[in-house]
Amino acid sequence: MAKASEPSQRSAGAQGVLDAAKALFSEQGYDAVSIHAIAERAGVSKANVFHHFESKEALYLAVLEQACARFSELLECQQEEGGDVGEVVRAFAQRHMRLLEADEQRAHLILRGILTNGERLSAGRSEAVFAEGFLRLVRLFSDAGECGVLRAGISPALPAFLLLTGNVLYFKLRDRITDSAALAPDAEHFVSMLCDLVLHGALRPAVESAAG
Amino acid sequence: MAKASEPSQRSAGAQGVLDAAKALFSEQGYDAVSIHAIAERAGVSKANVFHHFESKEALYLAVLEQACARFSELLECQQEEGGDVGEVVRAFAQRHMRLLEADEQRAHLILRGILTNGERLSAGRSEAVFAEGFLRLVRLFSDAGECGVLRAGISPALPAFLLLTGNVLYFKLRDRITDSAALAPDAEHFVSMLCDLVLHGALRPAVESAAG
DNA sequence: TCGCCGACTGTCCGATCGGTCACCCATGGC
DNA sequence: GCCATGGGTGACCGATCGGACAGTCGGCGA
Repeated sequence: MAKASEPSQRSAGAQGVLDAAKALFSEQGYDAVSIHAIAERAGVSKANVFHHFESKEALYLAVLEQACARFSELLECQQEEGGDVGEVVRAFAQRHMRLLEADEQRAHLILRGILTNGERLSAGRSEAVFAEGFLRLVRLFSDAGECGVLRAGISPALPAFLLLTGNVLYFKLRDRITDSAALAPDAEHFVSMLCDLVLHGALRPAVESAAG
Repeated sequence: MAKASEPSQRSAGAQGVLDAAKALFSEQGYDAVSIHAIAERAGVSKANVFHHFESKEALYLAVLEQACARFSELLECQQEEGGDVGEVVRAFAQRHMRLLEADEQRAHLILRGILTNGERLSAGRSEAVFAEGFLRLVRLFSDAGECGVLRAGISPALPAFLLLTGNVLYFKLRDRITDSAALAPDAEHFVSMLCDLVLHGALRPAVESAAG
C-alpha cells in the first residue's frame, strides 16, 4: 500500500482523488463533503479512495499539504532585492494577490484552515504558510523602522497585517461588495490603492513622498 | 406548537435550546454539530429540540437571527453626532470592537456566516448586518470626500473596508499572533493604532494633522 | 508460464445522522 | 371530575456516514 507516506510522486489515480477532494473541500468544507462525493467526482469507487488514503482526515491533510507546499514554494521563489521600501512592499503585495488568484481552490482551502479557528483538523500547516508571508513582511517594515522611516507609534506588524488581511478579505468578499460601495474595479487596482493608503499611513512624510 | 414563527418571547425551554445551539454552532460550525449534542448540552431530549424548532436548519437560522438582531440593535442605538471626522471614525471603530468582544459566540457566529462563502444556509442575514456597518462607515468617508478631506485617488470604501476587516481579523486571529510579531497589547490599543494609520493614510495632511 | 503485487471494485458493517410518532404529565378553566 | 393544551420523553425510522474486507484484474519480473 502506498497510503500516506511520501508526499511526492502520487500515482495518477491517487492524484485524481486528490484533485477531486481539493475541489470539493475548498468549496464546501470538511464536514459537508462525503467520501462518496469525492469518489464520484474522481470517477472511482469509494473503496479506492481508502486504498490511496487511510482515512478521510488523512486525505484532507494531504490535500492541504499539497496546497500549502505549492503556495509556499511560489511565495519563496522570488526574493525581493533591496531598494525603495515602498516599491518592495508594492511588489510583494501584488505578487501575493496574484498568488491568491492563480488558484482559487488552493486559496480558499488555505484560508478556510486559518479562519475556521482550527476547531479541528490541525490545519497548523495553513497557519504556518500564512505566518511565513506575514513575518517576512513584518521584517521588511521592522527594518524600515530601524532606519527611522516609520512614523512614531506605528508597530511594524500593523501595516504588514493590514496588507495581508486586506488582500485576503478582498479576495474572499469582492463579489459580494460590488453592488453598492465599489472598492476597486479589479484586484490589481485594489492592491495598488491599498498599498498607497497603508504606506502613506505608516511611513514618515518625507520618506513617503520621496518614495513616490 | 410554537415552532418557528414569532422571533420574540421564547419559552424558557426553547431559549435554553437556543443558547446551547448558539454555543456549539459558534465554535464548531453547522455541519459538525448534531441535534443530539445540542439536546445534551441543553439538558433536554433530542425530540424536544424538534418540538421547539421544526428542523436543524430552522434552529440554526433562529440562532443566527437572534445574534444578528442583538448586534444590529446595539450597533444602531448610538448615533454618531457630527464633528471631527477622525473622532467620529475612532469612536465608531472602538464601539465596533467592543461589540465584537462583548459576546464572542455571537461574533464568531456572524463572521462564520460571512466568511464561509454562504456555501449553504442563506446566512444572508449575517451579510446584511455586516453591510449595515460597512455602508454607514463608507458614507462617513464619502461625505468627508465631498468636503475635500480625502486624499486624491482614495476610494471612500477603502478606509471603511480596512477598519472593519482589520477589527474583525484582529478579533479572530489575535491569540495566534501574540508570540512573535505582536500587533498590540490589547484590542483597544489595536483599534487606536489602526485608526491612526488608516486616517493618516486616507485624509489630506492639513485636515488630518488638524484632527490630532 | 507462473506468481506476485498494486490498482481497483462490490458489498457489507456498525454508528450516527436528522426527523417522526405515540405517549406521559402537569396545569388550569369549566 | 374532566378535558384541552403545551412542554417534554423514549423508541423508533430510513438514509447516509466513514470504513472494512474479500476478491478481481492487468502488468511485470523470473
